[in-house]
Amino acid sequence: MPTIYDVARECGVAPSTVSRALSQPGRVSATTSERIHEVAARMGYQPNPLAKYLPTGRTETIVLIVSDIANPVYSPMIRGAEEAASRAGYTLVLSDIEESPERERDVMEKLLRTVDGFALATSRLSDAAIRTIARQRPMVTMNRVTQQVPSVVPDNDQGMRAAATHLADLGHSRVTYISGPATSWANVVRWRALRSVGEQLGMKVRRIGPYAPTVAGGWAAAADLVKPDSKARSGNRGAGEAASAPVRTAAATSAVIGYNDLLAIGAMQGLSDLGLSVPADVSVVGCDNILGSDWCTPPLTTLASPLRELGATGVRNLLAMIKGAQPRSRRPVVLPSQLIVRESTAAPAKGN
Amino acid sequence: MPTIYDVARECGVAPSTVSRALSQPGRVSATTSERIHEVAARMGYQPNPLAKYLPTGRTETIVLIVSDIANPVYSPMIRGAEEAASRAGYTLVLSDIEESPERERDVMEKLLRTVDGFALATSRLSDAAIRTIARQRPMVTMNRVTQQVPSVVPDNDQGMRAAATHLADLGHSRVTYISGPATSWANVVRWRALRSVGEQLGMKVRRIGPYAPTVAGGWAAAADLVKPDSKARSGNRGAGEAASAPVRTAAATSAVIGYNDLLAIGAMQGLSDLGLSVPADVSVVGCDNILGSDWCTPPLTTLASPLRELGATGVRNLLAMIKGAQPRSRRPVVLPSQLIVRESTAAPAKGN
DNA sequence: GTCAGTTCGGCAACCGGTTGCCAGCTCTTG
DNA sequence: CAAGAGCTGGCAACCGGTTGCCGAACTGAC
Repeated sequence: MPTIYDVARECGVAPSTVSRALSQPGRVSATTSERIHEVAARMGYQPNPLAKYLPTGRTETIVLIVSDIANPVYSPMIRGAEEAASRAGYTLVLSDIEESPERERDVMEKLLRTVDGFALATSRLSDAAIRTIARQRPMVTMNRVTQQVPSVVPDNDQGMRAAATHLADLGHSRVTYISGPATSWANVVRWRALRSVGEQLGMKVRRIGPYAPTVAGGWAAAADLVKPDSKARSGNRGAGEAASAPVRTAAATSAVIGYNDLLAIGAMQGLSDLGLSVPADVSVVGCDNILGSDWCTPPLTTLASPLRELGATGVRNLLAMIKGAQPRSRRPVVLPSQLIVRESTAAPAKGN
Repeated sequence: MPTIYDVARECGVAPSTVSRALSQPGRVSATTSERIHEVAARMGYQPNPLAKYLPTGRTETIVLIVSDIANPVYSPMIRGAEEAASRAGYTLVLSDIEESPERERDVMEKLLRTVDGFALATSRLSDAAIRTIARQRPMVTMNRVTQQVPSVVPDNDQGMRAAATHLADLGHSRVTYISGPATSWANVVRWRALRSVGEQLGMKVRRIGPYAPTVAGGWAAAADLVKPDSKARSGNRGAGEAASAPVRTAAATSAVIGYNDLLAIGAMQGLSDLGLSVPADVSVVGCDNILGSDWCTPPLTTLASPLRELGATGVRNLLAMIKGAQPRSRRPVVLPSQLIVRESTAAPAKGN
């Protein structure tokens, strides 16, 4: 592989001149520059990116960390992120941590010196851990708010309000929230939003969980919903009242909202397996509007996050930080959510 | 950030000694080595990976290129690949080319010098283009066979035989193959396998397409299946007989096999939208067994590829090549497929 | 013709590691 | 006690770019 030294020798100029001719237009005279370009092309010169990175320290690479690549929710986010990155000439490295905070930490440590910035999609790390990395490299979080770290999030409050109002309008008065991972910020925020909205609307709201944010987790949740005497597996963190409330049978709850679509779809399958009908016996609402949430049975009513925009906006903000821009504001960027009503929600059967 | 020079000064030794103490166990005496390690830890020394890459030329990074990250088929492959890579201490860069050969070429050119190897999942590039890259860097292809490039593929022949036999056993005699992208090797191979198996079984086999390998593509295919007088949109490449055959109405075909699950699911939706019932009027078979192929209506009978193993095996072979192993054989590694029978296939209605 | 200002190209240091080679020391062995 | 082998650690080159600084040549103004 030819280097600038080869090109320089061939042209009879100094390597520095070649470097400038190729990367600083106008710095060398038009005639030499042209000759250098021509020779470089003829020799098939390709700059060695590694050699460029070393002095400058910039790799023009950012990493997007997702908690579970198997969750279709990330596809649009990845698309948006990749698009924004490549538009700016940056390479996007994607890392899947399989829901493990340890893996997340390892990945970040490993890449700390080789990437220009971090984009965390639904991080599983503690706020403190996130801030530690954020002090060393530009960082943006998506679907997560951590003090002092710029973030982009869907409007969970507005979304949960829409979902709860939809259920209230249908006549539901008791709603169960199926929790996702305790380490998920979105999980905490969605539950909190639902609780406060439920209060305003005069609904009884409780939660069960945490469950793995997967279809299998949904089956487990369905079993717990129906089991009359099961212990509440409620996470005790946060407000304790839900945890201390006795678990009601599925008959006592006429509607459930899942932390995400996978959980909601799994719950629908589980409920139907247990002889309950959706939406006749139980209405189900998901979150995310993933691919396939429209082809399950019944098609899932779900809270659609602006996933692609989440990814794109996050990366754009990250790139701005990398280029030295001060974050315009410490406040998270909030993008609107949208409730998509399909067929998994209906008026409760009488008696509920 | 401290460097080995800082550590060396602090310890009163030469930088080379520090380098060796940290990366060549046994090369320096136990006492100095211990002192160096201690000082390095105390100063918070972290090696600069970029500096390590430059002289060695190895980044311990490989790239996995997928044609469409939104297709759930890749999730398990990515998982398998990521697992195999990180187990070997390698970083996996993931790149999504959105079905565009141009993007694929751009990505490869951009990363040619910065990664140690390429893993191509269902590449959209020509054989010649693939070989050009393969000459410069270790490469493995998945779901694709290119002369002289090691590959890992599912057993399409056996799989298509299983699918066709299943349909024949049910009593179907006319099968339509819904083509995916013309640039997809798997598409060509699956069609070819189906045609030859169909011949052996005495079935009439035709194909329509190509269609985008998405749910929307499946809707389009459904429309073409039903439209009695539509022009065949058959790709003319390869065997021409399908292209020149007149398109039959859906009534003339009692079973379809889709290039992938997305296409099959879209076709089911489209057919049902057009008033046909699956499987009563038309049986549908997909390929891939993606997440969600079990929760569509009806649950899809599909040819499951060993996706995770595909990814893992591919990466393992790639890493072996990077470490200098000669590929054991020029022949592709073939992994078994498995037909998963669900509810989208049934005996044809009388008259079909 | 002189002088200031501009343009252009070269020299050399630098980024931070790795590694071939060699010198000095210690230990073994005859 | 001397010669040879083995162990340690240092020197310096190298990977391939970028960039600060400097001087030569050229330009234009007076």
